[in-house]
Amino acid sequence: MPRKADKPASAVSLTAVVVAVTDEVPRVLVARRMRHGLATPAQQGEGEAAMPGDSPDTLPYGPFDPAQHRTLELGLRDWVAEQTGLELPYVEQLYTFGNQYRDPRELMGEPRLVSVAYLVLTHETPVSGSGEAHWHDIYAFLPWEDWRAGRPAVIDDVIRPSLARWIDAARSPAAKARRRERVAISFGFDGDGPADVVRTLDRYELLYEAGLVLEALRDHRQMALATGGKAPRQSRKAVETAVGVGAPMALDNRRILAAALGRMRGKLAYRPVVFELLPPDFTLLQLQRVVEALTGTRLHKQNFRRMIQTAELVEPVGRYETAARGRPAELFRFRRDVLTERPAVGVGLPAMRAAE
Amino acid sequence: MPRKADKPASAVSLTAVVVAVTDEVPRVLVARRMRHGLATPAQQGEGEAAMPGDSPDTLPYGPFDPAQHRTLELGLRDWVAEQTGLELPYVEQLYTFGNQYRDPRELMGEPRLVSVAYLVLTHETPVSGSGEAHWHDIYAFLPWEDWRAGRPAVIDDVIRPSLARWIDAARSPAAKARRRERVAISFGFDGDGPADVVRTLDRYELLYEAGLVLEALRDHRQMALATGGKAPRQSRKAVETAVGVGAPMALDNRRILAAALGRMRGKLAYRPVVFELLPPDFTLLQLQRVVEALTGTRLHKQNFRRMIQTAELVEPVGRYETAARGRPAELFRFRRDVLTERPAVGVGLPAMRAAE
DNA sequence: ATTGATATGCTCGTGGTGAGCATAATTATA
DNA sequence: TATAATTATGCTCACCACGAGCATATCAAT
Repeated sequence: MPRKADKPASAVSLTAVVVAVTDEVPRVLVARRMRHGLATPAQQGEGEAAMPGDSPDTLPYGPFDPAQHRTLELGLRDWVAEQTGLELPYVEQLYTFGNQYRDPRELMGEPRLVSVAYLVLTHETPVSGSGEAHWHDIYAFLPWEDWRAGRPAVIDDVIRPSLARWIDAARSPAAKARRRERVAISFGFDGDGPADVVRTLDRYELLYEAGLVLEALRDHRQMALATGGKAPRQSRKAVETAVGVGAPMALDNRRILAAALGRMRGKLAYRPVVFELLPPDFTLLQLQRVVEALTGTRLHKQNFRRMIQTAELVEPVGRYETAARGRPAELFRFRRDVLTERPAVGVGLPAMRAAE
Repeated sequence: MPRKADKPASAVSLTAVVVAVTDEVPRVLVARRMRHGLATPAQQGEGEAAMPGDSPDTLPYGPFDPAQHRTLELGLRDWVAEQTGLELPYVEQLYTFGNQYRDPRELMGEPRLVSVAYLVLTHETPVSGSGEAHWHDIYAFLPWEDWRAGRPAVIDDVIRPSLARWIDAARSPAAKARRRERVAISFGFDGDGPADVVRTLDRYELLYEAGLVLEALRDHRQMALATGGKAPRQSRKAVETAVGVGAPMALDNRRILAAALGRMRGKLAYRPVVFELLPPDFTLLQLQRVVEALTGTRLHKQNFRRMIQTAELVEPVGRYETAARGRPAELFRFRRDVLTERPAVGVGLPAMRAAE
């Protein structure tokens, strides 16, 4: 299987982070094994090696075939539709990942797999399509990101003490200070409220470097295997303390997921993307729950409603929710006109527009 | 030169949008010819064909070599340094472009060139390095984006009437409405103030589709040449009316530039990136001018100063600007601490943090 | 009828922001 | 030397968005 000669040095693949929110749980579409024409990857040694239990979850992905698709996005849409039956979801390019050893097969002479990741928003549907995909709670992979029920337990139990040790383990006082600063920036210091909810990627990468996610251990072993033990010193010690916060994913997929979550959170604030995740008609509380699920925080109900309504993002359908516990809630729908009306719904440089 | 067999179907390259602001003019680094190991591209027929005058400007780019670089960003940093002498600039991934016929060489059997674009912020320096690069006013390529001196002339003279014709030329009433909506979203309707300054990519893509930029004409001919005249009907008529707003660039480089400008503008509002473009010490007016240059609008002076100071983004150096016309201005420097202190400087979902 | 639960309306205080007036400290010029 | 021109800087005022909380409406279950 390992071929060396005349193979390209890099190849482009597409990875999809397909997100839906149901029952106040944000979910992502994952598969147990890799599919779509690509062989099952070297499972990094299965029994002997990294992952506890079975093979880790994988984001759906596939190769980009220029012969077939005019653009990257069309290519992605095509096989997302094929694999999941989803037809017209919201699609947005996320980031392109090209790190060394993204894929262990690179060690066997395969080309470097550069992957263009896309964020796809949709409603949760029974997964039809060809894949063995299923929906999985995003916070199972990133448990430190969900503050809806107060500070997540993992933070006090594992992350905080481990990061403290990691900071102390720095070689020089300067390095120590740098590490402390990084922790402060990504997780916040006081610890009352959630840190900047958008900094999801910073947090994941910090945990990776500090050896708190199993992927770090796995990659470290891979690299050692590849280079004959000459893995970077820095990570070595950290990795030995690996405790494994959150469920691991294949390759760098958890990093991609973290990036996707951050992007969504950021976008929520200034573009009406939530509605892609909701049914056509919804109550304001449903809307709020979806936002909360994504941001991982609780919101003040009345103020949330006021904000939505003064922004004229929705219009009443005229009907009311049937069968619930309390007073029935009015149903609303998204006003698509807002896209034309307002510039951007809340960008806002200092004092734009006036002349000097 | 055209090779067909056993060549990869796609290859990864890196493109840099290197930006600096000097004398209130935002500039981008361009080269007249393509370089870095890649042959000069088929200049689409030179005399007979599209571009008036000499070959169009090109963003610096180069192939991504996985054998040499661990990550995409390291690869980019490496040859940006090599070509320009810039060492430690701010680098941020922008977008990945993989459209068909990005590069005319694709017609000759070369692989599809998927290009990962990066935004690089720096000070303008005499270009050392190996390239024949030079700095070029960004608004020469995107003249409709600069509203600092009021509404740009191109808009009234060319864009507005042409887009009106383009809307009218739609085949069905529904299509007409869609076109009208797109114009409204990207350029705004009233036309008093500048439209959403962040929507630069929307605007460029609209102008492209409406055939108002020469690249549309060029690509159309390429495609016709490739498919034997079976270019999509839609673009055909539009393209015949091509008038050529703004200076064209090679390949899809102008699209990339538009994306970069939009990204910068967006980021200005919530991350202190301006300072990457400024010398260590600066006056508040200089700072304001740089922001204005990027956003393409004028700002209210007093409010801008107030905003900067209440955000504690800067601290006084203790010296004053020497030799100017009016009262000398105090010099400030960027407070790097803000990166640690505040969560994000202005994200802000509705009513985060409170419980229900 | 009462209770519990949810939806919805309203108010109050605070802070950010748009807009503009006023003053200070220089250089250029009459 | 006085005056104008120019730029920097300070301050105010009105308005609006937003955080926080109180109050009321409307339903189901008991």
